[in-house]
Formats: sequence, structure tokens, C-alpha cells
Amino acid sequence: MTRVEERRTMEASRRPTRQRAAVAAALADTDEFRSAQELHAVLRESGDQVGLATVYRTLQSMAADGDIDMLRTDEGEAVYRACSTGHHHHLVCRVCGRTVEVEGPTVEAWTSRVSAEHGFTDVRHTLEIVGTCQECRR
Amino acid sequence: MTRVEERRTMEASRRPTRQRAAVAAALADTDEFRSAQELHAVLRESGDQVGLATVYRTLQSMAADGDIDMLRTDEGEAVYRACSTGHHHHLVCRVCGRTVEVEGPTVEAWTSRVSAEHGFTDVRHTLEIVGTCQECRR
DNA sequence: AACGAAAGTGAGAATCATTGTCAAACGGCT
DNA sequence: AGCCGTTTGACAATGATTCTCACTTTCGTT
Ligand SMILES: [Zn+2]
Ligand SMILES: [Zn+2]
Ligand SMILES: [Zn+2]
Ligand SMILES: [Zn+2]
Repeated sequence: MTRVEERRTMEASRRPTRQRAAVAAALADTDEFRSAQELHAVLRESGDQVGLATVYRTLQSMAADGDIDMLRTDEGEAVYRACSTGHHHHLVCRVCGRTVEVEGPTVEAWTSRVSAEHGFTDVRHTLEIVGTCQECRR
Repeated sequence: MTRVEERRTMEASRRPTRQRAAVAAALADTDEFRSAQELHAVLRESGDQVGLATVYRTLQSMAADGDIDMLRTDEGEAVYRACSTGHHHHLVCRVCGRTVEVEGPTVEAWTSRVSAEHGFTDVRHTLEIVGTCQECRR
């Protein structure tokens, strides 16, 4: 599809800037979720001078446009990740923090179905499961 | 007995205080998720004098003991709710913010199953679906 | 190429939820 | 009552995120 973003997406047309490219590159450089602060530090080291406020704004707009994924850590910090890096979910132990990556067509299909039933498109979802792992039981 | 086990045991036994009771009462007074700040304000009005720091500490300990549910809002603010009040999820439009409450045994069953398969217990989960609603399409 | 309007940027100040401090008050004991 | 570890609260400190606003860049138009 071409640049047909001319419809309802006035917010989706963003100007190409050095800073935006740098942030995108830094994100594409890893599969992990990174916070704005972390990415800012990374850019610092790699020589790409980008203001902290700009990193925040860029990440937010990219997430709003659906270009990257955003979620919140247990501490409430926003973290971002380049899209389509093998979609999966996390099973986290509330005691020791152990994390297991889980995935399956079941949830994916369910979310798609209920979304469609309500007329929603371009759907994206986040699912986090928190519990107590075997080691930490009792 | 390791230090960890010791600590957990002690955490489970909390002293009954006026403040703790007040927070619990305020929480039981609603079905909605409330932030520490909101609950503090509510307690203020109802005459129950409870320090803000205490509200935070109490909510955190209650959540740690599994006595109440805690999750993070989109803005990263921690919100609490008395346990097991009609569990459901949200289907949110990224453009207009329209929200639809959805629920179903499918996801609930799936999360329970994968959790069990990995030895996790006392599992809790959060799921958010974001998309573009019919009205905001085109 | 030059121009103007709008979008983007950044250094630093401002917000604001949350946490840390620590002396005083309290609860569960003997 | 007296001891002792726990809980509390006023206030300071932290730290991520947002705001301000003057300056720069992009882009469509001359
Ligand atoms: Zn564990
Ligand atoms: Zn999924
Ligand atoms: Zn909408
Ligand atoms: Zn659920």
C-alpha cells in the first residue's frame, strides 16, 4: 500500500527527521522492550544526539501510529519494542520475577474475533499473566 | 529457614490498625479501581485521617498478600480494587477512545491452562485490545 | 532558490505519583 | 505497666514524564 495515509490519519503523517530515524534505528537494533530513558542513553553513546523530550515524543507518536509496541512494566515505566518481533506474551512470577514467554493461536484468535464482532480493525493487544511460580510456592 | 521464607511469613501477618481498616473499608465501598491518591482523598472526606504514605504502604501490602487486585492504568498509575468484581477486558479505539467491555471463558481458560502447564499458581492477568472502531475507520 | 506556515526539536523547568526518612505512636506480648 | 518490634505521618527526595518556548527544519508554494 502506498502513502494512502491521507484519510483520517492526519496524526499518522510524520515528518522524516534525523532524530526520528535515530530512534527507529535504535529500536530496530534489539528485540527487547526498552524504556525512553534507556533508548536515550543508547543514542547518546552511539553519537546520535537526540534530546530526551524528543525521544519521549517520538516513541509516543510511533506507538500511537501502531509502528511500535508499548507496554508498562510492573513499576509503571513505559517500554517500547519494534513491532513484529515474534509476537508472544509473558508469564511472570510475582515473587522472583522469573519470566516465561508463552504464545498460542487461542488468544490471538479470540482477540481477533471479539474485535471483529465490535467492528474494530487494525487491532493490537497486550496480555500479561502474573502468578507464583513453582519454586516460589509455599 | 531462609531469609526469604521468613520475610514472607511475616508479611502475611499484619497488625489490625485503624488506618488499615479504613483503607479496606474505602476499597470495599466501590467496585471500581481506585488509585492511592483517590482513596486518600476519599478517606479525608469521610473523616478517617490516614497519611498518604500509609495509604500507599497499606495498598501495596494488601496487594502483595493477594487481598486486593492491582493493575496499572494507561498512564502508568497503580490502581486497586477489592478482589473478584466482575472480571472483564477492554476493547479501546485508538482514535476516539471509545471503550467496549468484553469477556469470555476462552481467554480465561487459555491463561489458566498455560499457567498451569508452567507450574504457576495464583494467576492473575491483564489484557487490553486496541484498534480502530467502525466510526473512526476511513 | 527563496519564503512562510506548520511541525519538530531541545535545554531546562515543572509535574506528580511514588518512595525514603525517622521520630513518635501503637499493638501484642509478659 | 513495661518492653519491643511494627506502623504511622509529616515532609523531603526521587525519578519518570510532561511542559515551555524560542529556535530549527520540512515542505508546499512562489
Ligand atoms: Zn518465582
Ligand atoms: Zn497475542
Ligand atoms: Zn473510534
Ligand atoms: Zn481475563
